Amino acid sequence: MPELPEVETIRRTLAGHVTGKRIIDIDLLWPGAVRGWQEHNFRDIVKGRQIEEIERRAKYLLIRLDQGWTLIAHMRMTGRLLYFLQATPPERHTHLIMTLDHGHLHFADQRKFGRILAIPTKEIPIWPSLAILGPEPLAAEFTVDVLAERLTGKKTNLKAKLLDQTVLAGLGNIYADESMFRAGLLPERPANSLTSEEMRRLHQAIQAVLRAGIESMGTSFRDYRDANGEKGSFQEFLQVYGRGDQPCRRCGQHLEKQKIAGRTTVFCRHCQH
DNA sequence: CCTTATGCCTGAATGC
DNA sequence: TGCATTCAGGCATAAG
Repeated sequence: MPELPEVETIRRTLAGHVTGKRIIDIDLLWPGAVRGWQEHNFRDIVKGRQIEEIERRAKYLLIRLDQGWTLIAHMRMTGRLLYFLQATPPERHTHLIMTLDHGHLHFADQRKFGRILAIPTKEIPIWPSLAILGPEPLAAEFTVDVLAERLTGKKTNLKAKLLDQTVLAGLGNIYADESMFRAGLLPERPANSLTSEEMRRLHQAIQAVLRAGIESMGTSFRDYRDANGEKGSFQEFLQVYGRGDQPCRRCGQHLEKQKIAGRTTVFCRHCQH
């Protein structure tokens, strides 16, 4: 499920292929992929536009077009943005095909949760889903003090806060669990109970896990692929996610699996406190 | 402020 | 083996 490292990898693998290319045709196989009023206008808005730049904000891809339009793409669970140099028969669950003046961009999504919206660029800063996002965890501005400030007074469990995109933006279930394991912190800990030493470890762990995830081109636990259709390899390095009831790689004890904050959460009670 | 539930989806895994 | 149920989960939204 594309989280920050996966979306960043899609951005990087896509940028070289499509930056500067022009969208010459749109084939909308499932109108729900662009949703609402856009179903009627998406084609008119996007056809003929040139792709100027691809940015990322949290788990969102921002595809800047000319003439004041931006595509906001979110993969949610199973979305894929795939680039093909040659015209290629669409794989199953392909909902949108953008024919470029050089190559083809397919949006496919088995679960149909993902979306691509066309938004006027000037409205991007006030677009609600983006405006509420907390800091980028890999930005220089995201210091340990910023993290501490955003967790003060929050007696909710740590897992819920790490998944809360308004606290910090980009973690999902995989990297939240991996971060807490690396920091040696139990997911059920009240977020305001961390000592400054623990806060420092958490901050360090979040950044290290995300950087390692990007380094590995993301986690292909099941569906995720980059823009070239390639799997990432971070699944080989997961310590806890998807390993419930298996032995801890660090201490050998049984990893616990529990629903916390509504999500399956895996942790080691021996290594995390 | 907070938490929990629901809907959106399909396919893999599990239960009987 | 086959059919039915559960589970996976990001995020918007509603309800408690």
